[in-house]
Amino acid sequence: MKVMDNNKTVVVIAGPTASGKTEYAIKLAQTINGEVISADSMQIYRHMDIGTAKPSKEEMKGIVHHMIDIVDPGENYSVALYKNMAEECIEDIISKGKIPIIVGGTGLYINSLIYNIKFSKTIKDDDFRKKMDDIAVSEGPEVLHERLQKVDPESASKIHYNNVKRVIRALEVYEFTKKPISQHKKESRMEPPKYEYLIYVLNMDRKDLYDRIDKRVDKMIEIGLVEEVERLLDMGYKAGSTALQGLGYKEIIYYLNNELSLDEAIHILKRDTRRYAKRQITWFKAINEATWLTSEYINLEKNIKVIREALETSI
RNA sequence: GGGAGAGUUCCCGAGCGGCCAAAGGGGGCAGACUGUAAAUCUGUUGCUGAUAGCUUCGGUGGUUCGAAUCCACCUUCUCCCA
Repeated sequence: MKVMDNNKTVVVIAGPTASGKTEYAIKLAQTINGEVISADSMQIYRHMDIGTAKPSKEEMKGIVHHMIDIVDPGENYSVALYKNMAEECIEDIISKGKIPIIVGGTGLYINSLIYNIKFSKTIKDDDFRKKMDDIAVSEGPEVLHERLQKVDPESASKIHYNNVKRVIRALEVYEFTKKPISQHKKESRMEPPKYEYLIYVLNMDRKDLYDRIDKRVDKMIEIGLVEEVERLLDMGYKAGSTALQGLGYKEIIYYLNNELSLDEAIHILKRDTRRYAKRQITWFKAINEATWLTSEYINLEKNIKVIREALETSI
């Protein structure tokens, strides 16, 4: 992860949901003169505050936050877009002599930065996807997978046939670029990282984390998650959109549609959030360069010291 | 006090003589991930020196070549009549 330019250090604070990243990052930013760049696939959406646990103005304590509230819930967004926009933020912050702090739980977004993934121009074609999806439904997912096997055996061997979304995307890339997605993937990782990323993963006892998740969900309901979802629906945003598939949104929509009682919706939301946290942890484990800060946020001061020291030796 | 039914692996729950270490779901654990990613998908979940062996289906004893499944008694629980 080392690069020649010593003035390009970027701190990354990753971690599962409810691990205390937000508060942590703000404290850190205050002590090292930094600005926060969110790496959260849901906080990018406007009007989705409670369910995404977005920090409020007061909580930000004057620290500048980027990549939050940048698109409307109906808009399409993607990692590629994120990567480019976040990198502009990094440049901007560094040029001001401050330190960028990437904070978030979306592993895919974080990877795009720390591995400097260059997304090639590919196409998203809803008609093609629809057509493929119809095949999956009528003829079975194996049929699609066999198609992929023919054009891109490498990807086919890695993607399970039940993972229809991925199979379709791989087929789509091949269809419109005539190059296997596995090939694009290789080409996307040719360049070394642009900055020196100091990567930290916040974590705690699984039990404690799950406990915090449960409490946080209860809090969200208490401060008006249901109303927030109603408002989004009133604004015309549709249930199937990416934004409203987010945790806390889809479950409440089930409730609002009378498909679940509120208690059931809350129960499922907690469960799925736990599962999500688990997936996030799995993702971060794969980042070899990461340092894990496993203490509770009570030890925040101590952990910040760790990062400060790392920063001092890197600059 | 009389009658009916039920006790299954962490939980719920199926099984009703062999194909049962026992369906399914929950929960747990582990993993994959390049333009929908808070999404999508996969594996695993009695024990062990593990293509085999060992101990499980309230308890004890019995029937049978063979039982979670049948019988007897005991025990706990639920419901109905009192």
